[in-house]
Amino acid sequence: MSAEAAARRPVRRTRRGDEKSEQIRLAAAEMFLERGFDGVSLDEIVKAVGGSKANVYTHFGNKEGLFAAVVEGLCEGFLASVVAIDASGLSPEEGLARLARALVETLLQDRHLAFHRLMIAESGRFPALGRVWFESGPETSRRALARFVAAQQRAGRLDAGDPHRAATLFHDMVTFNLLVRAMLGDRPSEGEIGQTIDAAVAVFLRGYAGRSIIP
Amino acid sequence: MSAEAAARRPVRRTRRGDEKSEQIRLAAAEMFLERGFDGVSLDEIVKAVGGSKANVYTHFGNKEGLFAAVVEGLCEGFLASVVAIDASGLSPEEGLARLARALVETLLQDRHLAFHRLMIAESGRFPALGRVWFESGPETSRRALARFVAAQQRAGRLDAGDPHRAATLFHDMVTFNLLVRAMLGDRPSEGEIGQTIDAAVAVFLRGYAGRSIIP
DNA sequence: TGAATACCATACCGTACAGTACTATTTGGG
DNA sequence: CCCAAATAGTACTGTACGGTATGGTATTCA
Repeated sequence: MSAEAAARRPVRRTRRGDEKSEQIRLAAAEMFLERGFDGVSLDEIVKAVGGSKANVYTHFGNKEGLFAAVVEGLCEGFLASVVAIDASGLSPEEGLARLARALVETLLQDRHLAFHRLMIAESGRFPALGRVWFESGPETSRRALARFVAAQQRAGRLDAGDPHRAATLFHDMVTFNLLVRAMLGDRPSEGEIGQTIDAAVAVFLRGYAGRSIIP
Repeated sequence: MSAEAAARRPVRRTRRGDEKSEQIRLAAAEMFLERGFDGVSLDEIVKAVGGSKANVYTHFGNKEGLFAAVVEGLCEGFLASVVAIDASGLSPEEGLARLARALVETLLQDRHLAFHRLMIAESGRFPALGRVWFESGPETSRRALARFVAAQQRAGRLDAGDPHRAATLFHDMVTFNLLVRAMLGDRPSEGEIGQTIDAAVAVFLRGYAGRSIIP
């Protein structure tokens, strides 16, 4: 994890080497997602991807270095579809609902649930990775929501005080319960998802329709 | 974990035996909280508490059985101070703020953060334990909030539709962001905690002051 | 008190894992 | 084409762990 851990890179970068380390990263990602850091051995990874264990060490230094590379790769990508949404032409109701819907659909994917679990589980052992994840995950979602809130404020359709704080409240109303329940294997139904989003949108808009009382 | 896992109990229960298994559970709890299921070996636990490894097996069957006993013991206790609060005499503002404050103070304790991390981490491997935790944790908090909301509704001071749904939204606004950040080692300041609670209370009350539009 | 049995101490078994050593083979830039 | 370096293959080391076996000691209950 620390600077020298991932330092034993091959001294000469080659196309083949990049491809190989990419293969290792991708295969390791799926296995870590499925069984956690301790649940996967390097021997398994090597067996799955082919090649030799020594080569893993030349690319990633050690198991923790490989894990860090895997996590950093996974951090990007999950929220791309949410961030790409342009809701600027929609009403506050429609925009919030649309963003919330996309967010929930992303978060409840099995792959993301596994990733979320992995990050919470290992953020004690890898605090730096935990922070990378927080920025590229929850904070990225909240910023996307905050951009929409700020735009609606500029258009005079919302009075929400600090847009990021308001976006955080909305984000958390929409995601927390659904996310935790899905992580425990009790997948929320479509109906429940819709009701949660509708309720969150309603509370949010009623709370921020008039002049804000939030400092 | 399954039925026969924890079945190899001592055939004769004695005071000494109960004390011993209690000691084992308590010592193991602290170690599991600190380092997770895989991070603790039975040899360590035995060394910490004294006695013999074989005896751990007669009491708990195997490592998973010990873990289950530990978790079930930990589930009770964290939220006792929150559930005990009687806010019935307070205004909606004061009552919600008081409950939220107590809840956050409980959730942000190091011991609880470790417990939360442990449950998320291991809920994949121990789904039954995950459900026990969900009921005795987040759901218990939400029910306590829902009782207060329902009482305020009966008194005509709130119109929040389904109290449990409203309580869930409030609970999640108050806890999610603070909890995740604290779990990542970025402990929120007192000021941030206060602002989060104030903002959540304000949005909630403005959202539910008038006639509810929530189905 | 005495027999049943819970508990202690310790050694042990089989397995699994991170990481290394070393040789053979393949690749790729000069 | 050639040689330095990357990769493959594989064997190995040391360690750690879950779980069992055994034989002796302390408790408990009748």
